[in-house]
Amino acid sequence: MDYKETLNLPVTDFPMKANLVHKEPEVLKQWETEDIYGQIRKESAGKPKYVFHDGPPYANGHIHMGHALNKILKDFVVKFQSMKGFDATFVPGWDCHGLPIEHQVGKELKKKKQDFSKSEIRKLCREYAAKFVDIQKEEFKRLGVFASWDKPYLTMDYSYEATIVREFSKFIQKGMVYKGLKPVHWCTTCRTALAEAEVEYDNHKSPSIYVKFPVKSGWNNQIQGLDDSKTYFVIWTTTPWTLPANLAICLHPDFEYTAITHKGESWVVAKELAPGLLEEWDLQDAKIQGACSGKDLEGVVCQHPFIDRESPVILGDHVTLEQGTGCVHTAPGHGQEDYIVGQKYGLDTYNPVDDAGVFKPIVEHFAGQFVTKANPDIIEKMQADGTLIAASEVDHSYPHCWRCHQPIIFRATAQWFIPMDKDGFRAKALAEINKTRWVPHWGRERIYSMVENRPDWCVSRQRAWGVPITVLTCKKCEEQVTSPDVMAHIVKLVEQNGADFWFEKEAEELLPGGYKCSCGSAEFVKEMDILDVWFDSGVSHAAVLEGNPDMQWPADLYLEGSDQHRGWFHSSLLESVGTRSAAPYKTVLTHGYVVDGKGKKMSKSAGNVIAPQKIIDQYGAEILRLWVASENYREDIRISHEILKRLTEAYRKIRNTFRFLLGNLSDFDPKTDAVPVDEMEEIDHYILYRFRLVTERVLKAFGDFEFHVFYHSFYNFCIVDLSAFYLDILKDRIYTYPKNSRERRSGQTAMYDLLRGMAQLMAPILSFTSEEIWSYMPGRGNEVSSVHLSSFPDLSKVSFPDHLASKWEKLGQLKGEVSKALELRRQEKMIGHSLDALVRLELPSDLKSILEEEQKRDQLKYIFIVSAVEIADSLEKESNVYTSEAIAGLKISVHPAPGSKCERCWNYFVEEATPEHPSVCLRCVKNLESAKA
RNA sequence: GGGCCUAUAGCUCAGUUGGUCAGAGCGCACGCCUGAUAAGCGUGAGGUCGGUAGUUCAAAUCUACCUAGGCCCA
Repeated sequence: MDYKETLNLPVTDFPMKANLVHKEPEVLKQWETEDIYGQIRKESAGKPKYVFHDGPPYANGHIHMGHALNKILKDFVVKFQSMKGFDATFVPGWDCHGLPIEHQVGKELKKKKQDFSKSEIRKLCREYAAKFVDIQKEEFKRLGVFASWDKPYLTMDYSYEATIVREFSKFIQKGMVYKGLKPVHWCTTCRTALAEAEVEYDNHKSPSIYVKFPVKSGWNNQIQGLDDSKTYFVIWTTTPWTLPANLAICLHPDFEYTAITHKGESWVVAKELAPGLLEEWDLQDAKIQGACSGKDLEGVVCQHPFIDRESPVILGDHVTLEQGTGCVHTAPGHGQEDYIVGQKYGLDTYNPVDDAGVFKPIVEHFAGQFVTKANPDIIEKMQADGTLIAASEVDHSYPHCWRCHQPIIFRATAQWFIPMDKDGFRAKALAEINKTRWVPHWGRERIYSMVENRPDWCVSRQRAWGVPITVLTCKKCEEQVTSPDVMAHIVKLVEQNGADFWFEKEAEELLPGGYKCSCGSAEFVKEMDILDVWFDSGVSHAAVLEGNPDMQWPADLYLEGSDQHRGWFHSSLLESVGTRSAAPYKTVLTHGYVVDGKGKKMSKSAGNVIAPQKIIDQYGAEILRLWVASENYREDIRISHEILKRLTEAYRKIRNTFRFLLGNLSDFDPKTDAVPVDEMEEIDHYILYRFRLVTERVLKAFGDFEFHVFYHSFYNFCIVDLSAFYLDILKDRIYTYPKNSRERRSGQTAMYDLLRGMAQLMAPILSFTSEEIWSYMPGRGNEVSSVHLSSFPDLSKVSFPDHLASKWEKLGQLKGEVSKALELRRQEKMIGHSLDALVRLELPSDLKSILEEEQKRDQLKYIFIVSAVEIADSLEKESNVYTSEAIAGLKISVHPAPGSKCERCWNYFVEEATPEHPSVCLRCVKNLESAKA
């Protein structure tokens, strides 16, 4: 007789091989046809809200690993909250305006660009953005992310553009928008401002000059013994043409400054640089005097070398000792750092250069000259005046216009600003930062110091693709229009016609009929600049959270990469504090950047870029999701083929565990076959208790956004608790007991609860596989159609007495020690399979009482998976005894199991067999008979 | 150059307020099984905690510096 036929071996169609690459699109299709996300939304109605707000990626190019990481994490959160019983919606968004798209469109048009009007270019930009929104949308969907993909928010939607205008008008009405000057890159040939991205760096020959500024006042003998009437501060510059705009000399507060005395004059320079300068200037008889620190010199006032103007000595941390003299010529109208330090000292952002790069008439000596052409004249004049110490030339990297390739200049131009320190704006923003939960906590420090130190927010850009700064100014009295009615009128026009309207209409057409300025004039000038795109995305909280019944303001969570402390978190905070006096979020979570296997950033030039599309095609999106869950994303997270290979193996192990559960549940109907927990075999009860612990740990980790805790806990549970311990022990019972026996049904009930609960627990992470498992689950006819529509298992009823839990823990530990003893005999070829063995134990007293109890029920041998266990008082007389290191007082001896091997259950038996089944043990005979009955 | 952050076995992670020989799983090696089978089980070998110098009776855990790396600025 073939006794194998009488066993209940696993049967299932659930494939061992996942074939994710082919399977996932099918699951996606099923989700779409059944509108699972829509069903979740419907089911959520009336539940407490969890408001997650999606930050908009830029609608340009295909998604990269950073996008994938970000959206998958968001999906984890939303799916978790949803299964936990919250109304959690995911409205995805895209950032559509801005320079990169305008550039791409310009590139495609090439030279024809000149023939296109602003409106036509804007139209092309809109089409371009729409195209990439669609592309990225499909790529995001492929990751298995559940979201309102058919109702996203786009910053170029008319309604969104109207929100931008409405929000900005709030700043205008509060008087929180002012026009000021700020240096920008400026091409004098194209007569246009350039963004950083439009600047190319190339080598260029410039003059290199040292100029002395005589001390006028404030000298208090900081450096001993100098004659202040003959003391000078020496600056170095490569742009002599910026000297007419010099307003200060900047020193580093912590550097030491000394004076070089030469022919009766004293020249103040940084001490560290003095020897080098002596050499460079070839001064034979000069001497270096004493020293003082930079901060001692603050307040000294010098005289401009050729203009009747004072130039005070100020302090700034940006001063370096790499080049020059440590005394920096400061022209706030011609340099970024000069501008910032100038603001601190209340200096004018003075710019005496016009659009064409020509000195304005106000400039003494050089009016009407093109700036770089004036360089030699300026040098010559100073030479003649005796204020020049040395002049030469340098070859250095210098910014050029990307279009005409001519050298560009830095030049202050009129820009619009939101002031940081008016009406306590900055202080309020800082206070709101402190009210927000930052995860990880150091996010607070990061954004706090940024907001604390940032200059006023420059919100204007001289570009085409964006939302206009809707400022109208009276032609006659130059008064800004701030009327709320006018603002509302403009918002309405934008809502109906889009922001293009502003550019297409005359100023007067943008106003309500008959509107006049308080001065009586009806003629206005409209602003042509557009808004910084950070303002666009900064109002998303207003556009998306408010007015949507699925949402509420503020959001519970913003979740983006750590670059957004400077970006979206920052602009959203300022916008929201400016208009609502509160942060738009309660919690802000950041993740690190995706780097390669060695921790280096991915770049085209390094050739180490891994594209998500490739991973999906090779491994499947599920592996990508598992990768996100496996790594601690708070730091930079690595990806490599080795890592993916490991994850694929881990995935296979998890999958096989489910396949085994499913295989052993093929004849199980939870409705009719389930055994109540208190009637279960103790080990079945125990494993459910273990699962309860894992579930609690995982759900807490999900709530704390610690997804890698899920990965490790869940995976370890599959391997250690299930595969190596419980399921290995359970096989004997499931296979050999009659189908409908309580013993077998008890084990099946535990396996069913595990199957169902584990599928739910992993659903936010392994969304595809959990769904696949769900469709194979016994009793699925009584379940919701998708695992994602279910709620996490409630295991609160699975209680287990502490003393039993500790007993099973000890049994588990003991099983490990038995394995060690068995392994020794296995190496000696005494045994092969563990069932070939009889194990004799000498036990410490505490263990002994526990084991004897277990032995009475004859369960020990099944736990150890050996054919016989004997408890001895002493193993002293035996040889080859294994002495445990882990458990004091434990000794184990291993012997060949006596009797013969049961052909059916493979356990050795010593009792007399029955005539009908001569090669089968009595337990099996009993089971065979009751199975027949 | 500045701000914030990171650095534990080949890989991914644990290591509570500094205090028993630094842990897990995978991978690897060796072996078993052939009734989860392109599966399953067992045993074993791998780190002195990026480096240096300190604080301390005692440091992976605190401090400083250095190195490598990341984000944001300049």
